[in-house]
Amino acid sequence: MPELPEVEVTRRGVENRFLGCTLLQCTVRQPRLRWPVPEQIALMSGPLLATHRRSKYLFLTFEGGHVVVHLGMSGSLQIVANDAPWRTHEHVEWRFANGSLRLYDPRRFGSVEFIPPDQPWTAYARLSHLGPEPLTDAFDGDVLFKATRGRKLAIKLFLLSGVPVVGVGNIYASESLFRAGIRPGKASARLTRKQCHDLAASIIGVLTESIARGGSTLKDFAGVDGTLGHFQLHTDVYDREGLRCKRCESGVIKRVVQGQRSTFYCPACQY
DNA sequence: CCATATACCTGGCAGC
DNA sequence: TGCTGCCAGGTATATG
Repeated sequence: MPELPEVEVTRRGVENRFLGCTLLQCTVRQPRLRWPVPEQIALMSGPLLATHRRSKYLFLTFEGGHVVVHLGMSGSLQIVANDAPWRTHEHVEWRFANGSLRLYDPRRFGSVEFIPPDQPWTAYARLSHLGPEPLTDAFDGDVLFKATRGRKLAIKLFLLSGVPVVGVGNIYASESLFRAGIRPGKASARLTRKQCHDLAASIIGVLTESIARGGSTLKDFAGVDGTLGHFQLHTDVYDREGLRCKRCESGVIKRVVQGQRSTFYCPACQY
């Protein structure tokens, strides 16, 4: 479920609850995730010193090193009472005095990896070829315009590649292109400078609003069952095949397949 | 280098 | 009810 907003909301939830708290024990129940969970993960202890996010990767820093969590397609981090019974698909637990954080991931496309304490979290190898963060100065319409020059790949697929910008997954790619009025199948290099500015603004807007909604949702949820990263998904175009376009009200939303994945758009108001 | 296909894994759902 | 096939919010890797 996780695109950038879900991961960011999860990070904030973890930080609010556990920053500065002492990790009492880490239990790895199922080490076979996307990659094998390294032995060092279970040896971690001491206070949670910091949390970070880059793209869809979440970093938890302890004295003994950094824990890198990726939620894959179906992962989430949830806060449960200490000694709560294990549910199926709960693979890793970090136990603190004030509650336990658990990685729940039915499909096991998620991962938990380790970075030694003498390295900065930014040295994580999987970050090396990623594009700019969308919610920083490193990304804007000019950056997107330059990145798209010479690229024949459909803009929707290019966004998903993580090259022009990171954190835009399958849902928000459709949502951003809808908001910017751009066809998902359009060759990247054929976007005008203005379209790149519109698209960059749309990406930033869509992600920012989703974080805000998730943050408010999180507040409600956290008091009830402690669940992190739950969203009431709100979309203008994603998963609305056959429904009337919310913007032009004349088009009917189409679903097409690009790169073996679903894309949604309005044929009447996206060009 | 670029573009495309495939693999990993489990569960929910529509249709028969 | 139970089966089958399709779909699911990610990304590393292999192949043209």
